[in-house]
Amino acid sequence: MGKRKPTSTNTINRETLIDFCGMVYAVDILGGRWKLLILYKLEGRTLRFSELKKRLPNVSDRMLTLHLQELEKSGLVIRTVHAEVPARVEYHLSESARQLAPVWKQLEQWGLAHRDVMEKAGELSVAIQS
Amino acid sequence: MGKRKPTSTNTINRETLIDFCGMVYAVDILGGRWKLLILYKLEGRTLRFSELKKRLPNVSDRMLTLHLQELEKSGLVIRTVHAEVPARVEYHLSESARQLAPVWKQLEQWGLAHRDVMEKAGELSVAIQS
DNA sequence: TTTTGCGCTTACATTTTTGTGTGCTCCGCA
DNA sequence: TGCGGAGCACACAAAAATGTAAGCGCAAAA
Repeated sequence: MGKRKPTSTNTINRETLIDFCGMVYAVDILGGRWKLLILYKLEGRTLRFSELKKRLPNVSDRMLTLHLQELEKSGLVIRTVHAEVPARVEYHLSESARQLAPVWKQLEQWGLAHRDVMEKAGELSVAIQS
Repeated sequence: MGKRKPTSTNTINRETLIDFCGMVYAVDILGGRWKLLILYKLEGRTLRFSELKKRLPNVSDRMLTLHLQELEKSGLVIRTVHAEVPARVEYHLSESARQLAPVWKQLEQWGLAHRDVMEKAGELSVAIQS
């Protein structure tokens, strides 16, 4: 979002890991507050900025802009400006992003299941304590 | 890592999203600099702290400890302390984490493929410019 | 008998990066 | 004159990653 300091250990580690591991690279691309949701909302359809915004709970214009830009740079989202007045800008998923869809669905499944497991474990330990 | 300020918009958004979306929850758990690598290295085997450390490029003790603690809290990694001297501490994947393995492998595949796509796109645009 | 070392963790201080808030722009139309 | 769509610029707060140093329990070395 802001610029990175290219000499920081943080940046160096990040690059090293991205470099030798596809999944770190993947999560690096997907890991912003709104990215996954944006992709999810764009699945199977084209939306314009304002429509996308309505569908995301509590995003500010700024955040949406920023994350869309990054997704565009990462090649997941394609931005089309229609030269009308007022300008109309539409977003849709790239081929690559479409291929990612099954993966994030599994991630979703796993997430729900894991949350369940964790909640039960939580209840259990509460029960033991009492 | 540090504590979160519970009233910040950041925290509130995070919780909202985690709450209504399994994959955001999943990525929230998996999204630290070293988490995926740790899981990956622990796949199919048990390792102790120092062994793990050797296998990760350039991690500090501190980072490793922190991330392991979070993974433990998230229920992905199980920590076993052997009461010897000097203490021996071993880590292995939880059942939940094991179920995640196929997903992260796909993510890995996708990551590699996508990186390829992006690199080609990059070359192409360079070629066009020249 | 003091000193050293191992394997792992914690406390405290800092630096980087990420996420937000606010205000401003540009362009025609009503 | 004001509105709506789609942002951008600048300033700041919060969270994540890192660095440094110290601690602990006890055996083996000096």
